[in-house]
Amino acid sequence: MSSTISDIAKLAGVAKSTVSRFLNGGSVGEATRKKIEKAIKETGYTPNPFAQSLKAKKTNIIGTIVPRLDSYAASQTLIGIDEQLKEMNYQMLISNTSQSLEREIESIYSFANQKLAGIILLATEITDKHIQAFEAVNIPVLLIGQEHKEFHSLIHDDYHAGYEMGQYVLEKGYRNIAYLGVTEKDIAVGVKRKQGFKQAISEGPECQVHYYETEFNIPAAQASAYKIIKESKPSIFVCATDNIALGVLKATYSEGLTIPKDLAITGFGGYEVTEIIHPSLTTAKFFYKEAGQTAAKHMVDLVNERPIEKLTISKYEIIERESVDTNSKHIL
Amino acid sequence: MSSTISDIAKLAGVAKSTVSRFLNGGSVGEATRKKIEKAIKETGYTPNPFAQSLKAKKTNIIGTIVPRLDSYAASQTLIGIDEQLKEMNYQMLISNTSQSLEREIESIYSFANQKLAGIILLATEITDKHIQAFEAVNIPVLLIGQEHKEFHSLIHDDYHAGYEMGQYVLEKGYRNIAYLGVTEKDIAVGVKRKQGFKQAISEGPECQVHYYETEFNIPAAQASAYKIIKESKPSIFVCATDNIALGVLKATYSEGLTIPKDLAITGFGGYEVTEIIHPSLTTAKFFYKEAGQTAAKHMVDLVNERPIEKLTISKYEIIERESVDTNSKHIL
DNA sequence: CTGAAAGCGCTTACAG
DNA sequence: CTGAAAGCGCTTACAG
Repeated sequence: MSSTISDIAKLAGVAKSTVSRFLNGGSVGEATRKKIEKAIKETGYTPNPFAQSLKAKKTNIIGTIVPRLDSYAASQTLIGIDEQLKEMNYQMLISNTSQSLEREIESIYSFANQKLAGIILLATEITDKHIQAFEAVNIPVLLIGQEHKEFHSLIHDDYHAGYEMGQYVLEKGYRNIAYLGVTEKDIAVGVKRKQGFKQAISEGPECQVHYYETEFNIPAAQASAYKIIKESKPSIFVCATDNIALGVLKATYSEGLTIPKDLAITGFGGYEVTEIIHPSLTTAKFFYKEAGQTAAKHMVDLVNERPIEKLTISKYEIIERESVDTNSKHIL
Repeated sequence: MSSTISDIAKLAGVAKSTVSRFLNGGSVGEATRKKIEKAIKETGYTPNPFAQSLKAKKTNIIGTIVPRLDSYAASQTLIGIDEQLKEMNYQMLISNTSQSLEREIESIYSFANQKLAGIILLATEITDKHIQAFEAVNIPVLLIGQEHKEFHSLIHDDYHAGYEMGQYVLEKGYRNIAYLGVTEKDIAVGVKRKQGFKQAISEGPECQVHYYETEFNIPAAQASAYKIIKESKPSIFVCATDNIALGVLKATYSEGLTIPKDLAITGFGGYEVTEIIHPSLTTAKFFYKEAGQTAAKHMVDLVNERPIEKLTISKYEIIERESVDTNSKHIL
């Protein structure tokens, strides 16, 4: 049976409030302190966090809402948040929504109801209901991955990653390009990356670019790739995510194409798997774990009402690997 | 400002206790029920879980301790646990220990202190300190992945997966085998899989098997593979995990070997990536998500003091893919 | 079926 | 520096 603050008070011969003050770092007399310390040691007492939270009406728990657990980006981001939060004596609570926007909304209210100190959302799409929920709950909110003018957010530099990827592809001599993107509902992945890429193309030499749209999953990307290969015979696929690139790669295996000689491929993300596969994938790497750490710091700042920038942009890096032919002598 | 049970009581014109009874499924009159329902709808009331837990002295939260977040097995298992728990109106709290056994111990005590209903541990190694902790905290415990005579556990059928893999390899005509395993501290992966495999070999035709030990990560496996290829020129690598198989695969790329003609490879796990790579990997698939679901059910049984088997064994399946030559006409 | 009251373990003004 | 008292939001016997 675990003991309560009353037990300690009785054992130490003081009042409960004195024990509480001691526990919370208030000033207590030397003699009192010793008696309390002794009583705590004897009983192995630890405060009941529920009772604490009930009064304090606030916890040191940060709720993190994540659309899925089985993605490299998600798990790395979570690891970053978790590590940083631990270091700052906060705890992370994860809510996995299995890609249901509705569950995201529920989680927001549920977290607020549990009196969490703040909410971090690994965002995919911000709907009106999200905005409503954020405004209704009275706790700090931080978005990761998508920006929104009303809320604090941390995003990856999708635009410039797209821009630099465009320049890179042109520089390597590719002129017949298939850009395989995703829905524009996803501002970061569907809009920003493409915008950056388009900008680079518009500044570069004459070339042919076809824009396509597919789903985030590998089989869908694979199916799209088959069609596009037949249709427009591109010399390179610029894919909006590494997973899509993986789908394209699978398509090229079964079509008997050689990468990068017959067809080049690039991705975005820098997922671990892109280095394991053969040929390895040229991609724009984002720093998920670091982004998670930064987000955690910012969240704690928000909780403690320290001012932070509304928008923070995390860096990226183009990783050259085997899926693009780097011999720029030719024009393809 | 979120409302309390008193607000609802006032709004509905009934007593707090009546609202509480309604909330907990007790019997209330038709008219009362309607009034309460209306009040709840109007205010969007949800009970404060801290107050609930304070009284009930028990939560409906199951703590899950996981060595790492960035592994296929871990995330699938978590997803399974989470889904099942939600369905049963329990919540999952994740503690990521970043592969520190010490942190696992800390988490056990911390979960107990937070009055969680139970603890699920995705186990790698059970030390004396684990046993001490489990015995000290007075809440149900369930191990996943490793068995222990004193505690409830759910394991994958490592022994028989190893056994069937052994039979499979022999049946396909391989006679010069390198078994690339891991430390025997890991009973499930390091001992059981190997034992099963050895048993099959001992029952089969004359053949040469060399046993090696490597680390769980890809680069280490890759380095081991280089050495072994030079040393013993095996016709097949039987790897104790998919990640190890991935490392071997990387080694074969750079050695210019063709899979499966020059060298065959098998793994254990059934990680998603094994299907994406080319050639795809023949492996013994485990059902992580299903195992997680079963574990969740069992945990809830334990919490409610319903009897369950001490040991549950989850199934497996050998998945034939491209990394093994299935033309058994030859002997290699 | 319904309500008044006590209590869960803590914290927080308020006196002293 | 210390203590008595009220209260956080709920649940649980106990009457009625």
